[in-house]
Amino acid sequence: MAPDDMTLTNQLCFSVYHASRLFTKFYKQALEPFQLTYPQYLVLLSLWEEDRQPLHKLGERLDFGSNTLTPLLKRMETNGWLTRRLPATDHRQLIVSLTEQARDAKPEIFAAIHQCVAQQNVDVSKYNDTLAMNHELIATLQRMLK
Amino acid sequence: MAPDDMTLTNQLCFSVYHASRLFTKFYKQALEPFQLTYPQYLVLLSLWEEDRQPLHKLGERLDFGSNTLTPLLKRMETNGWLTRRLPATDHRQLIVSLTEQARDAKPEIFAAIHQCVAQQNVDVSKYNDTLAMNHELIATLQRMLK
DNA sequence: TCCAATTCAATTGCGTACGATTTAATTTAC
DNA sequence: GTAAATTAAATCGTACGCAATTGAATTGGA
Repeated sequence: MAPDDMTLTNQLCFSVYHASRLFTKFYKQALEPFQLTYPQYLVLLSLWEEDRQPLHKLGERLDFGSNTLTPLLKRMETNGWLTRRLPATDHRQLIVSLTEQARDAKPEIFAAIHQCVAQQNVDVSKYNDTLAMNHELIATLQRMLK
Repeated sequence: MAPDDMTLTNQLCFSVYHASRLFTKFYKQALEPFQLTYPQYLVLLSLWEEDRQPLHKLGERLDFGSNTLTPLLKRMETNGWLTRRLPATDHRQLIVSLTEQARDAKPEIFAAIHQCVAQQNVDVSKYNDTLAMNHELIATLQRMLK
């Protein structure tokens, strides 16, 4: 994973880390009007795909533990994005559901993001290549961590 | 930057974010014996390239502000990795220098990382392709944030 | 049935990240 | 030479991330 040249700019780890923080900064701008942070937006993305997920399933998709999700979801509940309730069948689980506000805001939020992106005329095929390479990288890292 | 398919797995931002957190987890394992965190290791990488940098230059390379670096560097000083001192010429600056311990540990630390990587026989040309793509991505993001 | 193992969410503690502000030192303009 | 502008580190407050532990609920085997 690390090349012989151990300079900062030649470290894949640093370039990924740097890009990730720039993405966070970018989304911060786009999401500011909605009082959403970037990790909170990821939770919405997952719930827009599938509503009413138990916390541990949400955590599985996002690779978050309850130590990260519990306080984050409480903040989102406070801000009216979702509800947290125990199902009658199993009191260990916590079902997370979108509110009306969250369902309604979806097109607005996507529009806000697209508008921020629009000026850059992104190359779609390059986007997909980069995405594919990142998926390979993730797979490699997951193998290494087993 | 965002494709029409707004699912989690098709979001470049999430794949970068996920990869970055996996890298952090990987380096946590490799760096544990040295009492170093991953951002602290990045500081060492920069100082191994060029010793005796003022805080703001270190921050420029790593894209960190003093709000992040000040406490991080204090922890590293406590653990014996570096010294922080005001130069006689300009008392606004803070010069960060490696300790003997940090210079000596360099080969050991690289060996530890390489050992963790070795089992995976990484494809060097793919490493470089991914690195190049990430650099392009970083450039795009920096343009978008200007 | 009943208790041991398992499954979950919550809690704790620490170290980032980062916007915003403050404080101190130096430089510049006049 | 001095006040204003600039530069730089530190401080403050909030929100992650995550290892480790706790505690409650459920399941499963004797």
